[in-house]
Amino acid sequence: MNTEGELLAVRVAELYYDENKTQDEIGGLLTITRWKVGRLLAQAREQGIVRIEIVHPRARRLAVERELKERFQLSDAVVVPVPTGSEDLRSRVAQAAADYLTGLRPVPRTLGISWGRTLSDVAERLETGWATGVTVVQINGGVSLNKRRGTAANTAVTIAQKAHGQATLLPSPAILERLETKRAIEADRTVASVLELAAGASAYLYSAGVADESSVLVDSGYLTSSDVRELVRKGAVGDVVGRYIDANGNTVDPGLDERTVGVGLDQLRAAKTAIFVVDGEAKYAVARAIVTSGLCTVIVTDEGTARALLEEST
Amino acid sequence: MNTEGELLAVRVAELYYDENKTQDEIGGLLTITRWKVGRLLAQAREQGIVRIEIVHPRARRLAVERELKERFQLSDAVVVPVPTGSEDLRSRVAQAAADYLTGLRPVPRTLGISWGRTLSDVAERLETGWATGVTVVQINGGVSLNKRRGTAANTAVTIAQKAHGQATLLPSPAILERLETKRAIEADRTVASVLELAAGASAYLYSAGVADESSVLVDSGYLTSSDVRELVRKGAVGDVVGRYIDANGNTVDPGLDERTVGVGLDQLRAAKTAIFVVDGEAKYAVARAIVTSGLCTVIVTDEGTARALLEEST
DNA sequence: GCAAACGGTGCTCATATGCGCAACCGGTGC
DNA sequence: GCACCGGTTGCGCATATGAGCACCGTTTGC
Repeated sequence: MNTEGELLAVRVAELYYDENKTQDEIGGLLTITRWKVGRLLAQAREQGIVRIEIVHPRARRLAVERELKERFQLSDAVVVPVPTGSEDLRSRVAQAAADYLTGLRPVPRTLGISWGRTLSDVAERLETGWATGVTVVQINGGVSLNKRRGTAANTAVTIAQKAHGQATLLPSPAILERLETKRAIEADRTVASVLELAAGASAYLYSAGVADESSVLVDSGYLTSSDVRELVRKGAVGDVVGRYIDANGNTVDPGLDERTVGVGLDQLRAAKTAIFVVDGEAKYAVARAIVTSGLCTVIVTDEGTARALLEEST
Repeated sequence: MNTEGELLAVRVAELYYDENKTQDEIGGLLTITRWKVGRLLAQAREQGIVRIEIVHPRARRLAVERELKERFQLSDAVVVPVPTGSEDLRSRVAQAAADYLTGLRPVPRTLGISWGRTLSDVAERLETGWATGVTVVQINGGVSLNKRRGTAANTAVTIAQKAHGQATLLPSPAILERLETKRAIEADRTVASVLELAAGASAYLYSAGVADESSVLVDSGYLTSSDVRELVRKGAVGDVVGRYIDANGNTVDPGLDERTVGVGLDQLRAAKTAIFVVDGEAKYAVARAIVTSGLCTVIVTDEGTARALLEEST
């Protein structure tokens, strides 16, 4: 039956899809009933003899998305079909995030965003007019020490401009050396009002960083290489809006966390819409921590990451 | 329209093929009429956004086959989708030929065959019981001088045995040195009766050789390397049942042809069913000569050869 | 040796889909 | 301003397709 039936299925599939004959015609041709033809066709699709794929840079993987949503109780998921390690993985995911943001309903009045390479990409790919009158607010401390000075601000401003809206920047370092300084800066009227705005955002959009020495936080001088090594030793898998988390999504170093300025993890968890954008193998671990611990309601990612999330949590 | 419409088509295609929703549902979902959904789907298939492929070792390329049939007035064509240069190209084509032969209707009472590596492969791949009571007859002179003695006979015998039929061998050299000898041997009762049987075969199955020094005819000592070089100089592209033809399918050397024993080219051209099996880049030229000059009614080949035939004759 | 269970088959019927046509829309030339 | 035209849209209707069901030959278990 195996080879024989398969062979028949192949012939049927060829006639149906390549020659687009009707099932009835095929039945006549091969002297089988049209119902059998239908069944062979179904079988062929199940067995993968017939492969239907949608080839388009903006195509998605709906089946995987559905699984992600179910498994992690997300309100939405976007999975871009890109071979892992592909060159344009980053940009394709960013594009998808931009598309998602554009289609997001209701349109957020205020959008809280983090910063980083990924977010900057998203900002670039948004079309002018993607929305109207959105206020964009930074949800974690800036990059005053960053080599690529202005990137963080640029991201927020670009997103806001393209929505004909306003950007509100968070004028504060990401992490302060002393707790008192952090308290003081938070008390400052300017900073406080931004944080308040951020806390009340109708949606958040953020990415995550890997816990290693290449982190922007190290680059920017907020942490040293040994700081990070220590964090990793304590179980850190990556950072979300500047806060290091372990595999369970918990804060790794409470003291450090206390000195970090911006929206807290609990605030993210309570958010109605928190869109998390990730791509690439390096971030599998952080991504898992984030989705399993309820830090996001929406994930936008590549196929490899999605598959990793689904497999490893089985 | 381009990007915008395409994007819509992608979404529709995703919902239809990945999620298998009905066109109507999709219409409701995206607030477009179901007719538009249908049209977008059609468009997506045309534009190649939706790619449906049949993945199976025995799958065929029906669109190409249709073109071949039309272009060269063939009664049938079988094209196996194998990447050119692939390892199992030979065996896949042979398999296809075996399948074709098995499915051939009406089942030939007598089948005329040539011999060679390809035909031997086909014989091997035929299943026992592929037909019943078929008489297999050789249509060109044997390989008495061949190193692989018995191959030619084996092919015929195998094919016949697997059809529970009889093999009739042609007990004669392929090419004789003197015309008189050829005449004499043809006049011999045994040989004459075989040739008669061959002439009346209800179908022919043959392959072709390349016109170069690696030919079996050289190997077997019927021709010398310099003979072949001379033939090539005169325009030979390859041989069919031992007879060298040029790009137009004409005999290259009438004198030589006269001394060749077996079914003639005109007899092949007049045949109701002449199945030609070829594969590989080396044989593109012969293959073209054969199909363009009406030497076969059916071609069984690989995708590369098929494409070459179609392109070069444009 | 027999009945139950099962996988596969053909069929009915509701539903989904494609074809052809008429209406419509935006641009073009007179 | 008006008739024209190519291309798109909506629709009626014939047709193709899939779900559910009854049936039948074969295997399985007692």
